[in-house]
Amino acid sequence: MDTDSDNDKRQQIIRAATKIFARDGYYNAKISDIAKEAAIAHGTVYLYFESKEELLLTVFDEQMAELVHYVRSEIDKEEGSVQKLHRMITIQMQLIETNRDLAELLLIEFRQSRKFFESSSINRVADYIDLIGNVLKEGIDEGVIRKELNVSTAATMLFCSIEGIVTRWVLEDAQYSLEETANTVMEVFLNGIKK
Amino acid sequence: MDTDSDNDKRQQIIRAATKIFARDGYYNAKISDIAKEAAIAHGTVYLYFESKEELLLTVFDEQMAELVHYVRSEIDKEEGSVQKLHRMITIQMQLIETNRDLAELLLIEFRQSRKFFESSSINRVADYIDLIGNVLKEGIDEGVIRKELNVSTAATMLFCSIEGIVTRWVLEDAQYSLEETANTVMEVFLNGIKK
Amino acid sequence: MDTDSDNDKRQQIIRAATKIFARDGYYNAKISDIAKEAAIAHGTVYLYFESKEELLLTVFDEQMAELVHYVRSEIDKEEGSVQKLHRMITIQMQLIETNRDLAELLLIEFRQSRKFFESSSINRVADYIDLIGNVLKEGIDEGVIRKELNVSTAATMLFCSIEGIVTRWVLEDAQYSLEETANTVMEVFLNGIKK
Amino acid sequence: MDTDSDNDKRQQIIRAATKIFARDGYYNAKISDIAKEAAIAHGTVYLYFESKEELLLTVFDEQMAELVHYVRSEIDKEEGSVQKLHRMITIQMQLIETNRDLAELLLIEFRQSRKFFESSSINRVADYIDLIGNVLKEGIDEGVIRKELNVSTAATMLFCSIEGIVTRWVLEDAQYSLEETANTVMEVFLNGIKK
DNA sequence: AATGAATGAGCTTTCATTCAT
DNA sequence: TATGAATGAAAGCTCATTCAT
Repeated sequence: MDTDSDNDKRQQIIRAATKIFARDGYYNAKISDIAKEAAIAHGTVYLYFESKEELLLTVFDEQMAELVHYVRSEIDKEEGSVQKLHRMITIQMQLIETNRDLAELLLIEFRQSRKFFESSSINRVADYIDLIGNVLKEGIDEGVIRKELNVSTAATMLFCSIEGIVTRWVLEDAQYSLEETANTVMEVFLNGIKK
Repeated sequence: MDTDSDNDKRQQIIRAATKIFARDGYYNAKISDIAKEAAIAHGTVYLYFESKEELLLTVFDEQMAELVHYVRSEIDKEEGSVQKLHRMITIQMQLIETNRDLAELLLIEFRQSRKFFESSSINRVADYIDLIGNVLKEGIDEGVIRKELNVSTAATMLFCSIEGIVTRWVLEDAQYSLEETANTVMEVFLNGIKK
Repeated sequence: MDTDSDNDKRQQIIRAATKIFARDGYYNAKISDIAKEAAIAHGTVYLYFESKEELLLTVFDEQMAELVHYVRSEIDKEEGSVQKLHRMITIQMQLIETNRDLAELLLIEFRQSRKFFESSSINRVADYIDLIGNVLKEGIDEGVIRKELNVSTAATMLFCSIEGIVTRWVLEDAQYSLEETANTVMEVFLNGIKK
Repeated sequence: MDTDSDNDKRQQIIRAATKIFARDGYYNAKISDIAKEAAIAHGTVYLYFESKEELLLTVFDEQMAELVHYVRSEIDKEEGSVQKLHRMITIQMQLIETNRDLAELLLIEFRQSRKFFESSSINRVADYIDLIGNVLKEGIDEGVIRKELNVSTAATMLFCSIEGIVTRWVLEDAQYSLEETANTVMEVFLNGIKK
């Protein structure tokens, strides 16, 4: 009846799923646990999602979309490609602190899923990397990045560097400061691509 | 009695497991499929491994050890840190072509496992990154890399860049040339860390 | 929601389990056979019981409790300790005819279980023997049983005599009349304990 | 080749089986554990016994035969039926202390087996009870037991009393003295059957 | 829409038994 | 005789999904 309440419940489930998938992993996560977390009956999940798989993919999709949207709006606030890159890196690194569940989900479960499920979410990653690519192009236009750079590869490289470092940090309970690390990555990368 | 035949069968199972785990993922892989692939009865798997989990972790551990060993021996043949880095990147990129199953396993399943299982294999990754770090130190000594560089972070960055790029390549059936990409990564990274 | 229907199904399973455990023995009994007997899916059993073991122990516990309750109420109807003992022996002997499954279960499987499982049902046996002991005490008070008798040992003796005789009867498809046997046991025992 | 050594190994297996069956119960006992206990390869068990079941039944049969033989020889040493009964009861009670494994096996596993396996061992129990019956007949001839007594039932009753009491003692880690209990049983029974 | 009891496919693991050496 | 690696049947248990209420 009430579309708002419908959306509420749907969002409730997505939030719960993010948490449980992150905590237990896709295969160990039980629909009933997700339902419990969302404070609904487990049958209700199936009123909003076709299957466990679809739930996972929806979680990815919506959360990634939101993330890309957020990053895009944040870098729009920055002036200059270098500042923008800085901001992106910072956001990506900080995600782990502001929304650990989501971060773990994207870092750990997403990879699996990209292989085993048909997922439109792949495109979200491409979107994100495109975002980086566009900033790099801006940098070329600004004359701070050398023209010959393969923008797409460099964008992937930066994205993956951050992703990998954060993943190690999560998996190994690493002690090093993410902020300091961000600076090193930034420095090496910028140095590496500058004119 | 016959240690060779024992090892044969054990290796047979490990090879089969690598293939099936890579193909289906840990949770979807069935012990019976692994056994079928190894051309043995499924009960036999349990003569060599305690459980499905132990099998996975053993596969990781032994394959990673072998890989690290191989890489180490290969870079020992090279003169100069830059040549060594080049060789490492090339090997890592080529793994996907020479042993796709193993590569996929390490890229896709390993990550999950590091989170959900207690695994000594984690150390293998650290070993590998240390390997890179040592080469970077050599470069500093040679005077081709700047002293102030955080070696450990840079090593992680390089490792993750390659890993991430290869993963994308696998997951997205990417069309770009891995070799060309390797060159770009190499170039950006070297530029980024050079004196 | 419907407690009655819940209890119905639970009782249904207990009845089926009693039958199948009695027929096949605990280790040979299959959950799927019990489910089939109860006309439900085998997964349903696990909605009501944690495990096969818990099912067995629950069957023991509830059935024994019911039996003790029944015996207690029956002997309350009798006047005088001798009459009460008579009634107890008769009930115990007749159980085999009125509820063969239960009797076999208690006689054959229960013993094993007491050794290999932690079971609160042990107490039920103690309860039963206490019941006998109390009647014997009554007999002492009435002056028909000699004071010096070790009531606890005598009660155990009577209980085990009956149990053992009935077991032999079951196991050996014996031809002798249980009723006549009951009389002999009664006579020997009463003679043995009388003042 | 060597019949003696054959018998040695066979006896070795029987001893080991007695111990392991008593410890773990028939269904939980593993042939490989029995073999380990007997310090032989598990395949060897099958050179001496057809199957696990046959091994169990053989253990029962031979151990029971030995026990009956022993008891028979012991009571032959006694004069008078009352002394003989006393000796039997004592032996049965003491078995638990002199050969606990065997006792537990006969008390706990045997019952199950009598129901679920076709066993010639049943006859051994009958033999034993006959032994008691014969002593009772002697007592009647001696004029110390009343003529009208149903010898067979009384013999069963005595056997089962002892068996049951000892079983409770084993299962419940009872604290009462077996010797004292033996005296009570003896007293009640003798009183119950005497002229 | 919401519930949660019921379903049953599916998979890991065990272990008695076999048989080549 | 003795060995123990190999076999494969068999069953307990889980949990995504359904559907009557």
